[in-house]
Amino acid sequence: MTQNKTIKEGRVGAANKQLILSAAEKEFAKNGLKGTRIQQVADRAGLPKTNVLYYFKTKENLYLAVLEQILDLWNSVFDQATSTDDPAEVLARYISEKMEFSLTRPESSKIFALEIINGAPNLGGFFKERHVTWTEGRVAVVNEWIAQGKLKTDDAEFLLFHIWACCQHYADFAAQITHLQGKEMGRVEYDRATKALIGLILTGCGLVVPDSYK
Amino acid sequence: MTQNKTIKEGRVGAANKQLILSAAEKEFAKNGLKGTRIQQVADRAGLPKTNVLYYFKTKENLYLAVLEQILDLWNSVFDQATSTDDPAEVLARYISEKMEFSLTRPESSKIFALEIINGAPNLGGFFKERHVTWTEGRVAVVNEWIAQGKLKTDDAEFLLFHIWACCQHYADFAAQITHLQGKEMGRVEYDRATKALIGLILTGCGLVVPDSYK
DNA sequence: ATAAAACCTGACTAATCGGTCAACTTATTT
DNA sequence: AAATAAGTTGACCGATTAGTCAGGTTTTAT
Repeated sequence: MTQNKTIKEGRVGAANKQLILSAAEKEFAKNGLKGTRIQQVADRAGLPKTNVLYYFKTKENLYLAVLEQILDLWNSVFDQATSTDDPAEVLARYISEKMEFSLTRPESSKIFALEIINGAPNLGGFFKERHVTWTEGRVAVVNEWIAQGKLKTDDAEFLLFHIWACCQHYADFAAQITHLQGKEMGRVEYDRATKALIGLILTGCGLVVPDSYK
Repeated sequence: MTQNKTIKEGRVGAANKQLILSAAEKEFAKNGLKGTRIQQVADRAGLPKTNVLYYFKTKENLYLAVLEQILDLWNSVFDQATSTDDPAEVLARYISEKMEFSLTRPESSKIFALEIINGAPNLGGFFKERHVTWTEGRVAVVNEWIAQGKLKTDDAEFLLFHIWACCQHYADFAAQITHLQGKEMGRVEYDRATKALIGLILTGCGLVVPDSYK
């Protein structure tokens, strides 16, 4: 017999759960937690509202499930980097990954942004702790690079912020960018933006852009 | 007799209108349009709910008034810059201005961010047109700088996006930054962040940071 | 002074929406 | 096959909340 988290368990209905989560992610990204109606999620999933409630009990619950699924994607090549690695390679790769995330999962990025703008009331202490630890570790690596004369920047933490800001901007502010450019950014435009960003950040840190990212 | 926009006019109550707008800005920044209750705005302004409705008729109306007030602040030193100006000076100044805006008007930045994330459903065509024109003009200036060999970047428009992204990040993601740094960013930390960002962007464009921004 | 306009607000309403419930069907176990 | 659990859904309810209204007070114009 399979274990269950709280009271009930899922068998075939697990597919429905994923269907609902996917629909909810799109709605929450567009309208936020408060602005999203359970009915909208149900309509998008092609199910009656009551069925959504059957699986997730409350709207808050559904939102938390969506959020949790998003935070599970928060891994990157930077996680395991050490000061013996080449900063140009690591940073270029890290930026590429985050840009790829903005291209393929814009709704995830938007939900995270909405959550932070609202003061992160639903981000559990567990995620926050892990995030602090992760950041401290990365800052330490960058500082070692600086000490080794491999990289120049005023502040390692601010550098991380600036990378996050630029990459997330392409997902969160896509509406603005689309309007300014007259069309949506596709794979081609994302590749150009990624190259431009890698060039800016790496050059800004006194690094040479690896040929594979030019 | 003074003219009025729709039907009525404001006299002494103009002070109240501003009081309400200020309270509404804070609430909308924290909870968004859908998530904000008129009662919350009224409470913050120290007025009965009906009084808020008296001045602004509907919640949407109030939101639009807040938004309009925010967009009126969208001016900068970059507006009048030409290709004969020094790009290092202009960009450093522009970044400083935008960072100052994030420090002093974080709620404004957040409301704008929420609006864009939601697909900009309330940004009138007038603002959008103006914004496109402004951006095209600035891109042209940067491209002239590039042609003159004063500045290096892959794409002028992406450069603007990256500047916006970084500066707005300090307002919009303040909750995250506060958590990672263990305390809120004050004037001192903003000055350090501004210098780090100016260094990154200008160096990234092959410019030398002016002494006054070091 | 007085008329008119602007301003103020408690009481109320209509509509929305999250969530419950009970009856039902389908799947699984033994 | 029969018992039990999981899944499905229409009908309904209570709470919330945007917005109305009517009757008042204060301010301003003349």
